[in-house]
Amino acid sequence: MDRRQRKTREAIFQALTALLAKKEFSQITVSEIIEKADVGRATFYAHFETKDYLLKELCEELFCHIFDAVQPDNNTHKHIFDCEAPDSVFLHLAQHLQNNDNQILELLASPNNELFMQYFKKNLKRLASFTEKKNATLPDDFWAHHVATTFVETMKWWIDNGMQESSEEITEYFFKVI
Amino acid sequence: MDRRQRKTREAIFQALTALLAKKEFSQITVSEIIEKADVGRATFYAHFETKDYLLKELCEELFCHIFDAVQPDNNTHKHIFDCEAPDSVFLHLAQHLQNNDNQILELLASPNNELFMQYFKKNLKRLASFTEKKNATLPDDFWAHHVATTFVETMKWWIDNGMQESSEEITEYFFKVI
DNA sequence: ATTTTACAGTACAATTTGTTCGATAAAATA
DNA sequence: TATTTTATCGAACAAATTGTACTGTAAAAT
Repeated sequence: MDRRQRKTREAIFQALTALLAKKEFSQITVSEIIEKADVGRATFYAHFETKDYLLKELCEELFCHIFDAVQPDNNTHKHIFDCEAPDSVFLHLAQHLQNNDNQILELLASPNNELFMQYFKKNLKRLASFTEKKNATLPDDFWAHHVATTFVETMKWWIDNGMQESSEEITEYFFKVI
Repeated sequence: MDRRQRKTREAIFQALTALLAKKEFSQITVSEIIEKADVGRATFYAHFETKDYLLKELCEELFCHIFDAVQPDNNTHKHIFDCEAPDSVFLHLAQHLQNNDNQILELLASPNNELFMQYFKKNLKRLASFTEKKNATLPDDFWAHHVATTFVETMKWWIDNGMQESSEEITEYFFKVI
């Protein structure tokens, strides 16, 4: 990808991230975004079909960073499913949040976090296999849904309450209710 | 309240409900709403400050109907906290949903159900006292949050999967994971 | 050195929003 | 019943927003 394109794309992402921390997505206009990103109007629409698609791509980029594998020769951040013992994956995720990688924290705490939560949950469903179903009669899919939503909501509670607990403590809360 | 006002308000609520079943809230315009409701533009704005406030009031009305008490001499629907044994309140709620009172079901299943879920959770937090905290060391507020979100997400899973389970079964699932 | 691509800047039509106003009909009041 | 009050309609309107089109320019690729 062209360096100019990368810079433009990143500037727009950062502008939206900054705006999202302060106001609801529906209240943010394209004009505000391009002003903050300092790019032309036509440039914005050359990158993103609409404001909605921009948000979608931002989400995908953010959660790819946390959940997906990076190149094998890049050791800065191994795949989350490989580099940790299964039962500490949740702790690892909580630590990621605490470090506020890519400002995900601000976005999850922002007034309109529904879409971020949605992506978070979607990616977490894969993690259900690392937990033990507490009742064999429950459908697998129901259990996966339950584990994912419980973890996400635990993180949300943590954030909304000012993250006073350590990442170890909050992970313990999670395992206690699961 | 004036009969004309009531009719207008109801027409607007019904128009929005119908539109929400088909498209996202952000894609719905005031012009569409007033056309479907068959009311004048000025009338709409006499009732609701903005489209957002309309949605908010719709939510409040819907969940008041399910959660709040009605007049004591009106026996059609007693207060949900009084008319049931504590541990069957959740079953009662599931049955409410199954009967699709006030089209809440369609709204919870609609593409943009976040706001409805939010109201649902908010009201459910009071119900946490009807459950037994499974670990004494957990903060009360964390437990209440967990019970509310687990119930709401259970209902969501139920709806998204076509409500194949009976209300008794799904309530059982809920109690098994709680 | 030449061609291709991305961008800025401007202008623009089409929508949408929220307001204003006078006329009309329904409701409340006397 | 007669009068007053209120809600609505319909139309017009300014302001804001959206998404597109175009030209000139600078950066990147060839």
